[in-house]
Amino acid sequence: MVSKKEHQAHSHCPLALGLDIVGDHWTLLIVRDLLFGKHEFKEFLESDEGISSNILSDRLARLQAQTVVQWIHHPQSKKRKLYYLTGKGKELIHVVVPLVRWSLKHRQGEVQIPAQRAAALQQGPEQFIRSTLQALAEWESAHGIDAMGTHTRL
Amino acid sequence: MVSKKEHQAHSHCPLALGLDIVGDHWTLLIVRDLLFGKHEFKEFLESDEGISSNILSDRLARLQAQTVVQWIHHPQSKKRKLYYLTGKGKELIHVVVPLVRWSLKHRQGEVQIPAQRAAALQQGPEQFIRSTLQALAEWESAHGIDAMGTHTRL
DNA sequence: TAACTTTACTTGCATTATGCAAGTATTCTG
DNA sequence: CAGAATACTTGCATAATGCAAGTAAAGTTA
Repeated sequence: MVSKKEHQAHSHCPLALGLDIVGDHWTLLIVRDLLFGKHEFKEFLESDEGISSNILSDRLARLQAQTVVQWIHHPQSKKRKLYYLTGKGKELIHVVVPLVRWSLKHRQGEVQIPAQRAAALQQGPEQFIRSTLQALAEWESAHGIDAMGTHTRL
Repeated sequence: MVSKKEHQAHSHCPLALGLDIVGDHWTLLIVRDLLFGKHEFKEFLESDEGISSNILSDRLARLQAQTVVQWIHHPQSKKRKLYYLTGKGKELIHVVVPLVRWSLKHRQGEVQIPAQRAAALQQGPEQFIRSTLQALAEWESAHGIDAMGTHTRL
């Protein structure tokens, strides 16, 4: 790992404990990619924000250590890995979506979203969450992953 | 300010734009304090996580620049400032609460909450949000602040 | 009213984390 | 078998953070 993050000042506040895991600039962006259909290292690298490979590697390792992310071998390739969110990871959608909505409301001039996702958001947050999780569940069953936690309510 | 944060890779993703504002280790903890009744510099310093004063000062300045936070003079003192959340800031409760709930579910062994807040959470998230915002609205009207945005739905 | 304390900061310096370019070890592809 | 792709790691410069100390204005106490 690139760092130790020694200074976790060990609060028992649930918010602080959550931020220990997702409270940096990159982690939630990786979770976003995983929620919206990306699964490979190179795909995360290609996202607009331009994460560097050492940071990506580090964050994936941390997310695995926290059982937020796991991976399987690519069915067609020994070298490629397919990362995916655990049930715990998928439940972060309930944090991601409100932050997206907050930005849409308060930074609307600067935001751009793929038309398809904008349309899905029109259906309202609950429906958006449902269909996003449904897509993940289908991917999982197509890859032989035991899809526990599809019906996450948090 | 302590830094310039040059490297904001200017994505147009709403999540990334949101994280530009609240995506560091400290900002949401300050927002939490503001949501739950703290208003002064020293009170933020006293929180369990132990933020240092230079970082606190920097984050408060950024939050003001983003119109998430504002302040008034303490009615009994010329030197003291009372910080408070704008409507935009208060709406971050819809991000904070889900992350709190996520931690309560997934890091339950490590979490401790003041009994009063745990009880309030028992009422369900919507009611918890309502009563938290209600308390802020009362503080605001007690301090002559025009309480726009009490009924935030995001 | 002089001395002490409080508040909201700033400054300086050591330590950590990040960004970037390059390198590496497998694995696949033509 | 030569070259490209994938998932990393390494090294080094730069930026952010932690910590201790300092400061200026205001308030409090003797």
